[in-house]
Amino acid sequence: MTPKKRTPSVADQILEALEERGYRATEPRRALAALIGSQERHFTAETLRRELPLKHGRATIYRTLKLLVEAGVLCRVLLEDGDLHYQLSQSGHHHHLLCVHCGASQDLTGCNIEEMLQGASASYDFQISSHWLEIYGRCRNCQQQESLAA
Amino acid sequence: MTPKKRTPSVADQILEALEERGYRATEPRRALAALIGSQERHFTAETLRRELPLKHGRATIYRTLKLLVEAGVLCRVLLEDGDLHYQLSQSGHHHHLLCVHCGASQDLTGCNIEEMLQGASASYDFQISSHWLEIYGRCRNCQQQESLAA
DNA sequence: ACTATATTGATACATAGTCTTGATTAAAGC
DNA sequence: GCTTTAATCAAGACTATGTATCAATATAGT
Repeated sequence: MTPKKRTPSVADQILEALEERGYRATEPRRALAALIGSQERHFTAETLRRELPLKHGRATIYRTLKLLVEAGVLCRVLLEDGDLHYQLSQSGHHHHLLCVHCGASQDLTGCNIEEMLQGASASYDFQISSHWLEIYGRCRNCQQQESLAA
Repeated sequence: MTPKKRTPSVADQILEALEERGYRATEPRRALAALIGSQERHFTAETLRRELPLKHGRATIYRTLKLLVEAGVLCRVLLEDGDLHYQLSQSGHHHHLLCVHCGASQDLTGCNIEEMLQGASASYDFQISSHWLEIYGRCRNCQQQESLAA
């Protein structure tokens, strides 16, 4: 008895998320989903386009990325230099610890930023609706490698 | 005895900041400094270009903006939709309370985000070097106007 | 298999910037 | 005040990152 059902691949999960929202699973979307699933780091639309085996229209790629961001499958990552990248988003709202050396990204969860911001902005009578926070630095690996090299 | 020296205008302060760093006060830079001084909200490079009375090269505008960001005179503001704008930066490092309704921006100071982030990322062995935080919501004025209109 | 419609790809356009190059111009010395 | 010269500029080509339009095509449901 070999199991027929495996853990769904990332690509499958992406397509599923689209179908749940009433979008069709077309060939370009399947190709893009597979490619996104194979990315190890955050990426840009152009990177995907260059890596796509078959040539698909640029608009299709941008359109699909937009859908995926709206569906919560992808999130946008702001790099230190202002470059906007994309990456898979497991959880809901979260923040990124971005390594400026190797480009790795970890999600920062379980921090009480929201509360703190509420408190800090109370004196301004500012009603917070959302925020964007990116954190840059060195990941554990890069720190270790640098201390070895020194 | 009428005083010869007034409070320096924003435009003068901008030019001064450039000269302190060894850059020349040229006509295009004077024009741009004056225009920046007259901005009430955050702005984009293209907005400035369109408002510039004389036509200067696009590259000149972008170059000068870059210099001003490096000099700490301007800071970059990330809008909720990912659009990158610029605005005058009085203090050093700070964060913005951006009204999504009227576009007003206030600086948020005196909050201990740094410490909090250090604590939150300690368990990841992540060495923070910098961060970017933008906060979106409604400013006092817009809240009041909306409660009146309701 | 048929059909209504979602989706695509091509192309044009828009925005945000960088790079190169030859022409100007501001600052410093005379 | 004139000259020098290094800094700066304008113009235009180019890249990156999108969006809008629209005719052609693929998909899902029957």
